[in-house]
Formats: sequence, C-alpha cells, structure tokens
Amino acid sequence: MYGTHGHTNDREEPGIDAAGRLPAWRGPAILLVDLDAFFASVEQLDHPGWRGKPVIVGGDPDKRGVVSTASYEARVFGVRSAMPSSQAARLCPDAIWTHGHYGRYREMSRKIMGILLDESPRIQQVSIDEAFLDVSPTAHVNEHPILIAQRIQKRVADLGVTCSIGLGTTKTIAKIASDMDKPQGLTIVYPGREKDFLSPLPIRTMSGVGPAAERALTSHGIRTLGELAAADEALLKHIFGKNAEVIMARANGGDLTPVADDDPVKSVSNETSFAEDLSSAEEVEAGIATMASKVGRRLRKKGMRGHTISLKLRFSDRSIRSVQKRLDEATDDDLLFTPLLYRMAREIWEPGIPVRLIGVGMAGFDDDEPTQDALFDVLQEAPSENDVKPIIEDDEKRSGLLAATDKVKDRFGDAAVKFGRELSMERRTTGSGSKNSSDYK
DNA sequence: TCTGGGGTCCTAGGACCC
DNA sequence: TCTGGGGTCCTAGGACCC
Repeated sequence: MYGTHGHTNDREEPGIDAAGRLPAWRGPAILLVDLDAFFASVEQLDHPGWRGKPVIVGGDPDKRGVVSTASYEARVFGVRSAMPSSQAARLCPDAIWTHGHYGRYREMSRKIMGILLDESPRIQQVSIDEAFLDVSPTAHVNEHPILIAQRIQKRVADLGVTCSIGLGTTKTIAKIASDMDKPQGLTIVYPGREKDFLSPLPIRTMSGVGPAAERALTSHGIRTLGELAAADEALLKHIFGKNAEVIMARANGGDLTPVADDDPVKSVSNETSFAEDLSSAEEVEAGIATMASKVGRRLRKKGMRGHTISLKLRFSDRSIRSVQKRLDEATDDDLLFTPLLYRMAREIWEPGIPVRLIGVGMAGFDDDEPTQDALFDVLQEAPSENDVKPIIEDDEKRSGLLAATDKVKDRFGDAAVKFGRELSMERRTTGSGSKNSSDYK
C-alpha cells in the first residue's frame, strides 16, 4: 500500500528498502489514466441524491437505445456499456436513467486534462476520459512515477470523480494494467517484468485484437499474448496485414510507440438510429437533411471545409451500405450538399425499403487551404457530375441564412430551427445522447 | 421491446495515366 | 498485334477503439 487514496496493486513486488523508499525506476514510465465510470460519476457528483444508487447513462430502452455508462452500483446487476438499454432495464429495474449531459462531461474532462498536463507536458488524450502520460525520469525531472500517479489520483479525487491508473514501460502495458483494478486502482508493472505480465493474458485484452482477430487467432490455437508473441509471422501477416509487426511487438512488451500529441481531425460525422424504421422518400430525405445540417453546423463551428461527403444507411436487417463522393471544392455548407446526398441515397436505396439508421459524414480536409470564395466558385463553375441544385441558389443569401440559424441553434438548441424537409426527428430517434462509452469492459 | 455514436485505419478493386 | 505493369486517385466495406 502506497497511498491514502485508493490502493496500489503491485503486479510484481518492488522490494521496498528498509526505509520504505521506492526502488529506482529504470526505463520509460508510461501512465494510462482512465476515469472510472466517468459519465455516471459526473451525474452522481451533480445529483447528490443519486450517489450510492444505480445510475445508467444511455438511450431509451424502448427506442433501440444502448447503455453508454453504468455506475458501479448498476454494474452489480450485470449492466455494462454497449448493452441494449432494454436488457439493462430488465437487469436493473430500479436504475436511475439519464440521456447524459455532454457539455458538462467535456467541462470536467478539460479540468482533469489540465491537471495531467500540469503533471507532464508529454500527454496524449485518447478520449474524453482517458489519457497517456509519459512520466519517464529525465535529467530535469526525476520524481518517482509512482508518486506522480498517486498525486494525480488525489488531485482528480479532489474534483469529485475517481480514476484508475496503469503504470508500465509501454503504452500497451499501461493500458492493460489500468483495467486490472478499478475503481481508483493503481496497477504497476515494473521494468523487466513486461513478459511475465503480458504472456498469460487472453489475446482480447490487448488493444488491436477485436472479435474478428480473436476468432482467427483462436482457430489457430492462439489464446494468450505469450502465444501471440511467439506465433508464426506469416500467419499474423495474414490476419493483421500491415499491422502484424506492431501487434507482435505489443504482445511481447517491446512496442516503443511514444506518447504523441493528438492528430488533427480527419472526419466529422453524425448518425442516428430511429426508434422505428423509415421507409418513404419524404421520411428518409428529412432524416438526411437533419443529419446534414448537424454536420454542416459542426464544420462551420470548427472552420473546416471538406472534399468528401458520405452517406451511410443501415437497413432493418442491420446490413450497411454507404456511398461517398469527392467534391470539386471543399465545403461546409449543408444547403449545398444535402441535395447531393438525396441523389446519393438513390444509389443504395429505393423508397419502400425500411431504413434503421442514417449517417452523414465529411472528410478530406487535408487538401489545400480552403479559399474564402470556395463556395462562390463551386456555384460558378461549369456543372460537373456531382453538381446538383442547392436548396437556395444565391450563395450569399444561403450563407447568411446558415449563419443566422447557427446563432439561434447556439442559443436555443438544434431543435429551434428546422428547414422544410427536416421534420422533427427527435421524437423518433433513440433519445440517447450517448456518445462515447469509454469505460467499456 | 436486441444491439448507439463518433471516430481512425486498412484493404481490395476499378479507373486512369504513362 | 490479344496483352504488361507501376503509380495514383477514388470508392465500398469492414475491423477496431472508446
């Protein structure tokens, strides 16, 4: 036991000396800090009456919702992230349900990431509730990693939520270790013990091995990370393709991928599943318009314009079809690309076929800097294959209208403004604000 | 009352050019 | 004449992550 906050789970005995000093840490020291049942914990922090009770953040049980995060009290009943809400409601009939408050989670997350940044500038945020930290001793800073981890746990706890931390010499090890003891655990894998720690673990424990790879590996008798590390290279190449070498290195504790800054955003998308399938052209186009306007608004907010617009439909049998089109000019204008999306829909769908989910996305930001009059150009140029009539042809009127509706939506919410074809989709969707369930497992 | 949403990356095939 | 191959861009689909 090292701290007063939470407890420390030494995977291997460190051999503390007589004075109780920590043994020197040799080599890289990577932390993975994972906020415990984050969304549910914030709800319990904000609603004192919910503390100690089962709380579920997720979509409605009767509208195809799923569980985003369950508090530990709800997990006792078997409720898990990504579980259909209807099943969760059966397992835990007395749970307190909420769709979640994402602005609030983001606010808490920002505060916590601020603490982490204060502890080490070498940080990689993985998601709203998870980050890697490089706390390797350097010439300038040589505080012991365990002490840093304990201080982080205390500082986070002071904000009213808890975190679990894994400490090891690689990101893979830190990540796996952080999962072994929750909530508020600190699991340490000492330098030199990497293989002992990893080799008995099931393959699925490791990031990068999903259901498909697990199936393939198991069929070849590979069940543990030790077996994976020793597997035939040609076989791994066949299963993981280009990733085979990285996977192998991770499995044997030798993956030295550094803690890196976050990558730039490469795509922006919105999708929604409907409580009941849509099948008429009017309904589907209304759904497309609603998703397109969400994407457009987010693009404008970020100041990004993309070249590649995509449409995804999921049908009643859960199969998925998608289409994407490369645009001649980058855009952030949904009044421009919505009619194109209607046309793309007809490439993969016919009216009458029930549609369960509609997704709209934009990508292709990496090209040239968007020019101020990209919008103007796209309308003036000779018609190309992808050209369709925008909803409002005068581009100045159109962008003025978008700016005005963005403002209203900022103040009053998305539902405040709807164009003709955007029916009120809210009542029909899963009602789940659920976005991110990072406390998967 | 069965199965969400927002992302990243890889692969394989076709078009097109040289 | 019956047939190559590399490079690049684009697209559809799927695996995986939180």
